[in-house]
Parts: sequence; C-alpha cells; structure tokens
Amino acid sequence: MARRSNTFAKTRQDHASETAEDYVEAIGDILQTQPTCRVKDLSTKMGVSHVTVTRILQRLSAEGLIDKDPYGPCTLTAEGAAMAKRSRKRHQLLLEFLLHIGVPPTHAARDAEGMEHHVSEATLAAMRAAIDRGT
Amino acid sequence: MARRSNTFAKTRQDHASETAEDYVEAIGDILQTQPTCRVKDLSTKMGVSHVTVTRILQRLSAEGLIDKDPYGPCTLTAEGAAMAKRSRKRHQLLLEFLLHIGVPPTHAARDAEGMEHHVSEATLAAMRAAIDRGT
DNA sequence: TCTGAATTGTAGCCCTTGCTACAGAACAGT
DNA sequence: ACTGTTCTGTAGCAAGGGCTACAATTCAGA
Repeated sequence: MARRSNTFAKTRQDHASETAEDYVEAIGDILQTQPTCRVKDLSTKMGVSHVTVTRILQRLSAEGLIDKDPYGPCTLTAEGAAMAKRSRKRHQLLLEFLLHIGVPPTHAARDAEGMEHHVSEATLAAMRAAIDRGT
Repeated sequence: MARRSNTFAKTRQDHASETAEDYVEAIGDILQTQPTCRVKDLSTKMGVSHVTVTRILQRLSAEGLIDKDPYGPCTLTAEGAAMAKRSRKRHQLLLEFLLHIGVPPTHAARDAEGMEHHVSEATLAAMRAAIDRGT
C-alpha cells in the first residue's frame, strides 16, 4: 500500500518484506505442529495456490531465509528462524494486547495479522507496558 | 501482503483498496489546507513520482471517487469525500489511541498510517472505550 | 514393480505499483 | 506574444503476487 510522506517511498520493497515475514512466520508455525513444512501446507494456510507459494519460497531461499530442495519440504535457516521468532513474538504480543483492551477474539486475531507489520518497537513496548500495569 | 488463513485470499484487491483509501484520504487532507489538489501535491505527499500518482488518479476517477480533468486539479466526489472522512476519523482515533497508551508521537504517527487499513470496527470501538475510560 | 493419485514445478498470463525518458500543456515573466 | 520553467501525461520497463493449464516427480497401494 502507498504510504503518506516520503518516509517510505519504496512500497514494493516494504511489501516484499512483509510477505517474507508472513511466510517465514507461517513456516515456523507449521514446523511447531508437524515435522516438515511442504508447499501444500503453506498454500492451505495462506489461502493461495501452490504456484504462488512455490515462487515465494524460491525468493525466500535466494534470500537465505529458508532451505529447500525441489519437491522437498522447506526448513528455516538460522536467519529465517530468528525472523520467525521475532514475528511470532510480535504477533502474540499484539494479539494479547487487543484481547486485553477488549477486542473480541475473532476480530483480534484478524486485526493482529494485518497490523503486525506496521507496529514499531516503541508501540509494542507501550502495549507491553499497558498490559503489565493491568489497565 | 499475504495473509494467513484463507480468510483473505485476494491480496491484490485488498491492496488496491488500501491504496485508494490512502490517496483519497491524502486528497482530503490537502484540500483542507489549500484550495486545489494537484498531481504534484500528491506526489510530494506520498513520496512517489508524478507518474504513479497520475495512474492511480485515473483509477480513482474511473471508480467514481474523484473528479479530474487532464492537466487540472482533482476533487473528491461525494463518495470519495465520504471515504476520506471515514479514513480520517479512523486514522485520528488510531493516532489518539497510540498516544494515549504512551507511544512517542513520531512513532505513533508512522504506525497509525501503516495500521489504519487493518483495524476493524471492533478494535476501533475498543480503543475508543479505552481512551474514554481513561485507562 | 508398476501404476495412479497427490504434490510440486514451469510456462505464461493479468494487475498493481514503482521507475525513467520523453512529449505535451500551462503559465509566468519579459 | 514569446519563451522557458514547471507541471502532467504517455510509453515502456521491472518486480511482486495472483491465477490456470500443463508437465514432472513422489510415493503408497495393489
């Protein structure tokens, strides 16, 4: 999406980064519940065709975030795992915060997914503080 | 960006809607400070080239959100103005909320812009309530 | 072992947003 | 009125993500 003010002009890059984070996080999630993560698992989880997943995985692999052989499952590299961990943490804090201020679970889950790429560390810290002080 | 779970599969459409909202809101902002809104004003505000703005304005015009003649300024249609008003309201509530929970103004402004398209009415209501009860 | 279903990859298309380069219009100021 | 700067528009390209259709690979079950 386009951003106001020239703070962020390169939307395309932002967008690509968000996609990378989404997928890396999804792979991390999947690998927590089953031994391998396959294209099919991701296409189901992300609600897109396997073709889209394949192409994105190629990019992630080229960027060193995942390891993948043709027709094989994919795994996270150290870098990918670190990114997944950060994303997951941020995602969960955001979700916890939304629930904390009284957003219904269904909406909270949906909004957290959309918002997570736009929340700065400063905002996350403020959310953490708000939860901790029980307000 | 890609979304998890098949709740949202048509990313492209989401994306286009967000762009439309961003630009319509930006036009609304500009028209509050000066009599006309020109391509140049938008390209400066959005931090992109005038070419990108021109093309997007063509789309917005085709969608009936703005009126524009070649080489002329653009104005919001009734529908566009309504969208701008909604976006502005949402944007401001979100910003107010972030400041309320103690996010530094600079980060709050930035985050609000990124988050605004992903905040449901339910979450906005919860934010409104949190502000009102002064927590 | 072989065969068929399921999975994955490739080719090729669309649309959106980004850009540069170049062309046309508008509008000062002389 | 002319001329040059500034603004807009158009042409054409890249990259990313969406898809369908078709090809290749895997793998389980007969």
